[in-house]
Formats: sequence, C-alpha cells, structure tokens
Amino acid sequence: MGKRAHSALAAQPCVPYLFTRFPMSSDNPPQQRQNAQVPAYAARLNPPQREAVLTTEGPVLMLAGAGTGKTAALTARLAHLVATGRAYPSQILCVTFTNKAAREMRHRVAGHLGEAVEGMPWLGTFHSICAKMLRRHAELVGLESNYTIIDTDDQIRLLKQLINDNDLDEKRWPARQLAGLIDGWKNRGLNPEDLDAVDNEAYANGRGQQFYKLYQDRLKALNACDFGDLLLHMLNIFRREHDVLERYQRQFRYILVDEYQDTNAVQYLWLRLLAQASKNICVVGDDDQSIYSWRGAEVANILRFEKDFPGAKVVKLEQNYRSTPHILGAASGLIRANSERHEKTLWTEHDHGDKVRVIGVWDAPEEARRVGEEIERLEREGASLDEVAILVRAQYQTREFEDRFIQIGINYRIIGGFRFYERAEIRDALAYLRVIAQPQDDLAFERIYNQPKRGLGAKTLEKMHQHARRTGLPLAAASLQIADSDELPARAANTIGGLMRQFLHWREQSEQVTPADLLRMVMTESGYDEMLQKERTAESAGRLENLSELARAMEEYETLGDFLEHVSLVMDNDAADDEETVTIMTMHAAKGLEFDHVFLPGWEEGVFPSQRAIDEGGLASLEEERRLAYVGITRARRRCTIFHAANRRIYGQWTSSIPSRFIEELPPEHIDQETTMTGGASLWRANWTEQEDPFAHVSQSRPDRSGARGPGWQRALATGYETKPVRVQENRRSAASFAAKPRTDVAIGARVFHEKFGYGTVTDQEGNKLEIDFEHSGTKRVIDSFVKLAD
DNA sequence: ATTTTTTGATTTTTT
DNA sequence: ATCAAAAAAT
Repeated sequence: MGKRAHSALAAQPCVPYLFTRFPMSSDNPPQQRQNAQVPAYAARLNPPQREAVLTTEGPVLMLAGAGTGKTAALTARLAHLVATGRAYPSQILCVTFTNKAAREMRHRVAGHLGEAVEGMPWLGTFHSICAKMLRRHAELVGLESNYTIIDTDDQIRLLKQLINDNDLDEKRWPARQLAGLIDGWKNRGLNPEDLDAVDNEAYANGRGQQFYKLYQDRLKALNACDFGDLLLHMLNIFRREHDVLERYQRQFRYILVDEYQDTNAVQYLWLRLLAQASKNICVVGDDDQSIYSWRGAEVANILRFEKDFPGAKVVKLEQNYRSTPHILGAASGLIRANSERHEKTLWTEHDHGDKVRVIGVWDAPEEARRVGEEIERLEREGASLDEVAILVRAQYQTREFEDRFIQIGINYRIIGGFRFYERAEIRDALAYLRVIAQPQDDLAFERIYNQPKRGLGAKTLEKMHQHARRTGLPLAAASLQIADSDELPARAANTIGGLMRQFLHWREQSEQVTPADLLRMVMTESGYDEMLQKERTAESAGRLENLSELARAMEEYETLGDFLEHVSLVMDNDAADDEETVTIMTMHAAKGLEFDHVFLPGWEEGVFPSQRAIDEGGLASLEEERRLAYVGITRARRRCTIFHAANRRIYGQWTSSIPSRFIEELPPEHIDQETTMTGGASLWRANWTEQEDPFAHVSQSRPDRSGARGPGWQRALATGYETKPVRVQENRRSAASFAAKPRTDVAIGARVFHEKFGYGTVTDQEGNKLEIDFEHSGTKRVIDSFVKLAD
C-alpha cells in the first residue's frame, strides 16, 4: 500500500489527469493503531512541541520563535500522522517556501519513518506542488500539460515586446515596473478582470489592466506561465471547478504549512480553500521573522489565523535551543520595539556566554580587516570556518570582505548573487534545450537564434515576428517558412534554414540520447563551444567550465522534460564544498540557518536600516528592517559581533555615516561596546576633523584579479577538440514541414500589393507560398500572408 | 551587423 | 564604482 503513490516530481506524461488515478480514496481511511510507549519521533520533544505534534485534529497555530525547534516539531507531527495510521503519506499536504526547506523536511521525515514509507508526494514548495497539480488540470485554464514555466528574465523580455508593440515608451513605463505590478496582482490573487481603478491607474495612465490582459493572452499563446501563474491558475481552478477542489479536499486529510508568516494572499486563499473541509491545518511561523513583505507576504495572515479558523489551538514554542542568553536577550530587546506582534518570551537553559559585541570602526576596509582578524583568531582557537558567517544587509557589502579574504587567504563562499542557472551561458544552453523540447517556446528561440553570432540581427527578427504574428505560428516555425521565401536576403534565409535543420536533427536525437549528451552535442554543433573557445579569456574558460558542469548535473535526469521542470522550479545549486569556508551572505538568505559565530557588519543608518526603508516605506518598512536585524542576531549560537563604520563609500561617493538606530535599541546589559567612537553622530563627526586626510590610509587599489585564470582554462586550451560546423545545405526549398493553411482569397492572376516589393501579379501558388511577378522588383517567392489584394 | 560610447540605475529573493 | 543596457559610430 502507498506504493502506488505518485512519484514526486517525476515525469508527468502529457495526458490529462484522471481522478480515478488517485491512489487512495478517503472513504477508506487506514486503520488507526495505538502505541503504548512514546514513539521515537516524540521522545525528545518538550511539552509545547509535543502538544503541537499530538493535536492532530482541527486547526493548529504553532508560533515558533527563532531556534525553538519548529522543524523538529513539524517533522515529528508528520511522522506521527503516518505512524499512527491517521493518514497515508499521500494524504498529507506539506508546504514550504524553499526547495531547501522541502529537502530538509523530506530528509528528516525519512529519518523518522525509515525506508518503509514511500517519499511524500505532496511535500514541496507552493510552486512545485501547484506546478504538479496544474500539469493535470492545464486544460482548464487553456494550457497544455507540457506548458513551460518562464522565469523573471523571460517575463521582462516578453513585457518589453508588448510595450513596444503597443506604442508605449519603455523608458517612461519600464517593463520591470509592469512586471512588478503584475507579480503583485498575482500575489494578491487578482486576475486582469479583478483589478480596480487604482490598480489599473498604476501603469501607463490606466492601461494596467490592458497590459496585464495582453500579457496573460501572450503567455497562453506560448503555452507558458510565470511563477505567479502556477498559484493563480490553481486558485482559479479551485474557485471555478468545485469537483476538482472537492477531490483535493478529500485527498488532503492533513495540511502542514511552514513559514506561514511568509504566505501571500494567493497562497492564503489557496490554502484556505483546501483546508475548508477538513480543517486539519497546522501552520508554523514566527511573525517576528517576517522579512518578505516586499515580495507580497502578509504578516496579517499569521496574525489573524485564529479568526480564520475559529477554535484554533495556539501553541507557542519559546524554549530556544540555539543561542546564549545574551544573544537572545539582545535580539528580544530589539524586536520589542516593534508593534503588532504575537508576544513571545524566548528563554534558554544555556549558560551566559559572551555578550553581543558592538564595534565601531573607521571605514569599510577597516571593518573587513577587523572581521578577518577575528576569524583568524577563532581559527586559532580551533573553531571551524564552517561555523562562521558574515551576514550583510545588501549584496554590495560582500565585496569588501571578498577582497580582504582573498588577500589574507581565508576560504570564503558567497551565497546568493548570481545563481548558477542565471548565468548567461547556462541560460543560453537551456534556451537551446527548451526550443528542442518545445518548438513553441518563442522566448527561448529569440534568445539563441543569433547566439553564437550567425549574422542574424534585428531586421531578421522583426521579419520573423511579423510573420509569426500574421500566421499565428510559433516564432521558430514562422522563421522556417520565411526562410523559404524571398522575404529575406539569401544569406539570412540560408542560415535560418540551416539552424532549423539542426533543431530538427537535435529533436530526433533527443529521443535517442540522454539529456546530458544532447546538451554536449548541441553545444558543439551549434558552435557555442567554439565561440567561447575563440574568446580565450578567463571568463570564457569559466563559462565552458560551467557548461560542462551543467551537463554533469543533467546526468541524473532521464528525459529532457524532467530536467527542464527541475531547473525552472528548483533553481538552486549548493555545490557541496569539502573545504571549510566562511559563509558570506545576506541576512535574508540566512533565515533558517545557524552558526556558532556571526558577524553583522554595516549597522549604519542608510545601510541598515536601508535608505529606502527610511525614506519610503514608513513605519512598516522600518519594522521589517528591525525584524531582519532580529533574524540576523538570532542566527548566532555562541557569539555575535556587530560592526558600524563612520565612513562608507556608497555608489562611489564617500559618505560619513552614523550608527544604526538598532544599535541604540539593543539592551545595554547584553552588549559590549568596543570603541571610543560611540555616542552618536557628533563624536563621529568630531573624529572626522582630527584627521588631516581622512582617506590617506584608505586602500585605493584592490587586488587585481583580472589575470586570474579559472581552473578549466588550461584544459579548455589543451582539449582543443575541433568542432565540425554543420554544413548548411543549399537546398532551400525542402524544409517546409510546418503545415500552413494557404490563403483562399488569392488565386493565380490576382493583382496583389506587397509592402516591400510593391504591386505584382500572382503567377503560381504552392501551399502558402506565392510566386509573384512584381512590376518593379521582378519575380519573387513570398509567403501569402505578406501580401494583400490590390484594389 | 558589430563594436564602441554614453547613459543610467543601483535592497532584500523564491519560485 | 560598477555594470548592464541603450544609443551611436563603424
């Protein structure tokens, strides 16, 4: 039993989903078993945790402060539900926000339940769960089951096209802004027709709704959806199709939600619909760690849970297992300055440990120097670098540390920033694969049609677009047709013909060889590898390296479709490094992690809290920054050190800065101030004047890394394998494999007009191609959609 | 069609 | 300062 459960995230055949394939119907609940002793999964829980685990029926709100063992409680609850026979794994919906959290949860549940239980099919992120559901119900929202999931980049490019096509100035009304608005609407669960006047006004003087609608139509035509759509489509289906909703309501006997404070409106509505029937919903979260409101998260969701689900059991987890009392005291004191929160009193059994240190320094380089020294000291004391983290407010702050650590030779790793799958070469490679897997994927095609350079430019693209629009064909198909006409210069037409033949070839091959081999084949035959090899820069070597790493990562996937779904939803690659490294990352990225030693640099007004939060967001924004500070401090197990600099270069300009207001809010009994330069702005400024040249000692040069060669460089040179450019055949007339309906209103002898060639007479018609004798341009073969009847 | 120059913008990040 | 994207020059 339970063996028939869906294999998680595995290949979803392009077959409409049938409900009869649900593994288990709820009319047939598994027998309940009673265990006399406390089972292993519950043995080490404290009383509130145990209560959260054992209260299986009805709504439960678990308020879990930082480091209070909420994941332990959550996984124990999962194990409990399964072990006591209350539900099969397939009947539990368990939602997280990140893949990392989902992976961790899966791992820990497997630990509790052993191999006996097939992995939980419905444990995953909101997006992956919705993607999986949507594959089964795609037709209900006008998509095919093999729809593409586009990322932010594609989204922006698509919107840019729409904006330009509709005679709007992209300067004045940036695509990014529109993308942000649309995301926001989707996060709120709003479809284009749901927008009110205010929302509509938000873009291009009341054209918000119009563009939202256009965008959605375009996505549908591309058989694609963006991240927001995954949730919104499923919400729409649940709202419209009652039988679908009911099936899922019956399926999910228990619902668990992690990081509930980060849910946005769609997620909330989606959950509420699913939980309505059984009411067995358990949400876990900490309102003090809500740091994603700028991305649509609504703390209100967790604050009003008890109203949404009357009779909800509220369990507070307040015993902290992570940090020392001083760290906890500093964090608690700080967060107390916020209003609107569930009051929690964190406590710990740990001994006192060190106070939180607050160190004032002159400028950012000194800050990096001091952190470096501290780390070297910790190292001497025997600490592992893996247990050291530097948590910054913004990505740009990482650079100073990177430079310093290179100089003094500390292993470091920067989390975030450019993710592997966002690099240009990786995206190019993926675009090739997408076109192979899905010929309708215009966005992917557009990305690589001239990458590597094939001598196809804007004019050619414009022509292809025109034709695609007129015929309603996907771009790739349209380009093939157009290559068969005289619409384009012979050279361009040849190139396109050759490219399309290559794609045909690859598409055939994609059924024969593994995805990894296919990628290698494509990269070689397309000339992409060659292009990088010719560049001969350190950068291009790294890119080649990245591409082979991509191929390596693909080895574990059976089909191209599997792999593509994986990359669109699971965009992370924590390459496990064997060496000990210090971790540098943003405080946002650090949520959910913990380290023995944490450094928090840049606690200055304008940096943290950020200038934006001070200027624009008002009180709410400042409170979110404060929560972020709380998250930062509570990452530390043993020691936490806060820095603030008197001077900082921002956008290339030196600025003097004053310590963050958050520093003043830290309870004095829990901190050690380690500088004479504290006491507010005045003292800092006084210090300024004492130096004749405040920048005299500031290192102006950074270690020159331009000569650095990636490890793959020599190999790339040495390999020197030859790429055989695929010969472009001269036969231009062969490849019209895309069915096109010929026009019926044009007959031989008809007088027609063509925008480029002028007036002419049709002399022959072959499918949708016409041979026309033009009055001024001679005889040409053109596609019928390019001409209109002359009158 | 490609290369160079100019301009502009610059939190936080998942999926 | 830095980087990417748009505009201008080749």
